[in-house]
Amino acid sequence: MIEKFLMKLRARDAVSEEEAMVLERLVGRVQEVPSDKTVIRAGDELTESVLLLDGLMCRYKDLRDGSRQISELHVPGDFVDLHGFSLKKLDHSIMSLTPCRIAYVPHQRIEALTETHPHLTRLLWLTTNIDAAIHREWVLSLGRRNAVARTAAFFCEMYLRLRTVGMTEGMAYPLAITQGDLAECLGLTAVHVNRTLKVLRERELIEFRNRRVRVLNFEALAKLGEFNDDYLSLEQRHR
Amino acid sequence: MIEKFLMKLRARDAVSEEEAMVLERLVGRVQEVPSDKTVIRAGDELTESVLLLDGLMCRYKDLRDGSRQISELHVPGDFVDLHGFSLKKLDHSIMSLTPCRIAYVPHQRIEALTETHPHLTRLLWLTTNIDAAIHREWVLSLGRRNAVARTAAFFCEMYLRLRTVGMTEGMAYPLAITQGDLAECLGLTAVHVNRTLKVLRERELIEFRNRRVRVLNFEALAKLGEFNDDYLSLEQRHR
DNA sequence: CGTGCTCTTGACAGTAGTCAAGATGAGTGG
DNA sequence: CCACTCATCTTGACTACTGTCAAGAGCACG
Repeated sequence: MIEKFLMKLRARDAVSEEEAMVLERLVGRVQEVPSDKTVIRAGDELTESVLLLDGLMCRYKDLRDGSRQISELHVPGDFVDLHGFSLKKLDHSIMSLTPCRIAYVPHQRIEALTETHPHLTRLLWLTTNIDAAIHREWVLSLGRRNAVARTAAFFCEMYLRLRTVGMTEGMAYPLAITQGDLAECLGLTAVHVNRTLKVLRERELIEFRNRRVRVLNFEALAKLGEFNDDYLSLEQRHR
Repeated sequence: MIEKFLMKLRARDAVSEEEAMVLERLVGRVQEVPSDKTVIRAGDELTESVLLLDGLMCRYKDLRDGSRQISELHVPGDFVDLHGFSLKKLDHSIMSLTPCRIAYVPHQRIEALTETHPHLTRLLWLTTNIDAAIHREWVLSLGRRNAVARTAAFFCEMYLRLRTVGMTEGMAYPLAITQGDLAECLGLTAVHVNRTLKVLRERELIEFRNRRVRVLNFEALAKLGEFNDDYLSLEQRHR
């Protein structure tokens, strides 16, 4: 059930079969969630965390005027709110962008894990640190990259994160979100995202239709977005 | 030596005297760093982490064109690169914005701590989760708040973070950075920061001169910046 | 084969960036 | 003790990127 989560971890450190079983036993109930449903609201008291098994979810915050900013787009294998284990309440909400399958992991089991399995504890800690690294890259994007570069960098990131959990096919990957959702990731308006995608399409860097992204020229896309994958820590080593 | 770090932790959870001593013993060498010095460069192999004792430091990334984005401004008591413990290399650089005093904590000692002190491990994990929460708030700011609101929210955040470590005097606090540094935090240009500060000054919300900020009307400032302190997890509870 | 939602495009508006020049101010050296 | 210097701050004029508003096209679903 947690294969994608294991793939994600194993891209960064060795995880023994025994450890994998310990992680598998963390999982409690599994749930199907329809599209566009807020699963956790900012400020809710949490006693469990959500592991995304299938589909896309996001963390978001919104402002009084109704504008919304997504702070991370989650792919299968992501622990969507593991940080809720130590924060106890989230500073943001979490919603599904597509129909999803999620697993709930009780915080008591995670706490027990921290008492008995230091290496696995460090790996869970690592995954929250990778989330933070993604946040930092988005801060850079939002603060300093223009719309085209920001969008290019985004598609590079999603390509690598999905490849890590085995969800790419060649240079293509599923991304069943609207241009409006994309705008909320990129700090733009849907209209401007549309124009930006047109630029990327006309430069023959990507195609994005039928809920799929096809990267036509990764190298050029990465150059345009000044994308560097270091922040994803895609290196297997002792953590 | 680590009083401010302890204040930061104790604002979130109880830390016994015994635990405090264990944390104190994590500290290795202490160093004075002049202003504007890059202490850690992105990609360096790390074997220790930096605890900021005095002064201001920041995490930053820059782009080819020379533009720079600060992803977090650090105050005394912050573990500037604790995430380096699990990441092993940083995705960003770290520099001093003022003269600083820093303590180095060897990763070996942190790893040993994770094997013997699960509660302290969770607290260290918590501090990296708070950093991530700050990143998310900045993502929101950069993505959706205009210059004035973003700047207002920034001054609110700094007020609370400095108060947590006992560095405010009434509604004033030291902030020895330039408008250029501020621009790199806020994703703006120095010129526009200047104009934005003028607005805040004219509305009698803040004063910022002589390297000090005085908040004249926190309530109005927070309202303008749509600032909500939830993301700082300033609540004492079992973590 | 409607009904919405999403995508697309054009025209116009507004926030923030760029460039430039003068003011201010702290630190330095004569 | 007083220029002098350099960084920083301030302001104006102009530019440009992105947002807003609006309307029509495309498409999936019932």
